[in-house]
Amino acid sequence: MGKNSAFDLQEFLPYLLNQAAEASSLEFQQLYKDRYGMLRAEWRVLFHLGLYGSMTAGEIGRRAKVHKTKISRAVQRLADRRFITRQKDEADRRVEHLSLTESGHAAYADLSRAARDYDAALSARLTPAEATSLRAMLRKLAQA
Amino acid sequence: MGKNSAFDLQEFLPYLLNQAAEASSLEFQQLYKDRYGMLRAEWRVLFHLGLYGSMTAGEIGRRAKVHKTKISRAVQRLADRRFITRQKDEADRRVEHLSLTESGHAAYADLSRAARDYDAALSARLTPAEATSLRAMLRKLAQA
DNA sequence: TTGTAATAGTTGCTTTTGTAACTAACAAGG
DNA sequence: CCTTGTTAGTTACAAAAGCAACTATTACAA
Repeated sequence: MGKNSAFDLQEFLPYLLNQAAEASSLEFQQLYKDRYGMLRAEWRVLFHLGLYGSMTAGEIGRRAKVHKTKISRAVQRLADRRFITRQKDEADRRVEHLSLTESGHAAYADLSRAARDYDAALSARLTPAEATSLRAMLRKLAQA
Repeated sequence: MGKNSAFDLQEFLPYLLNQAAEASSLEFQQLYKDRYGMLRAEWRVLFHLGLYGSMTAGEIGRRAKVHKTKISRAVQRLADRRFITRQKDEADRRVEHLSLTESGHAAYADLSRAARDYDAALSARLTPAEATSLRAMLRKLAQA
């Protein structure tokens, strides 16, 4: 952060993190927005289901650290567009098990491929060792 | 990003960047929100003015990569609350030169001190070498 | 000139987010 | 059984962000 006196915005970690996060998100966002009209919360729900199989809204929210109202609305839109199905739990009828439909799987397959490519392109700006250490550092910082 | 087959969300750079950025922003956001009732865009305008002196709305927007409507509204709220003043340029009467009032300077001094402390606390989770390389990498990734 | 394009900044309208209150279902002690 | 508390998810309303159209001013070239 420079000297003891002047504050330098260009060195401020939250600022740098935001710039990098925004730049990389915005670019990737075009993909799921253009191809499937999805919002970021929807994309995250889709990816969690594609990755971990059936989950409840609450589980997704906790894991992705997304508020439940965002999840709720994302789930509704995804269900409306037949990307996912909701199945009431018989034992505890408050919870719903979510899973991908066929077209949900197709969208997930397509987007996860794109994500892998995009991640590779981003990582290519760094050495492999840097990329590894960057991920580790980001995980540390995320546990605020 | 692992093998050629499975996609791992926990390794996806945009995801990690977002988690880290959100965690660090939210925490710091409490400060300027609680103390001065500021939004993020307002805080950014304030900081740019505190740091670089008088600037126009457009200059701030370009440098911070924030859309001009956001800046315009942030400037309005800051001016309403007497944190900044607007001075029309005599040569080109489309542009306004913004600068901090006395209380704007006071808020900036207070918040920049807090920012420095917060940044130090964040950086302390890393080694000095790591912190340096992290900043360099984030700058690279921000140039999407 | 004057007509066309460009730039700074603002405003109006729509979409998205955030917050809090709400419904419905379960849990557990008395 | 009741009452109280908790959890899952939804909804209503307010705050904020995004987008496009708009005003005012300057630039510049025919």
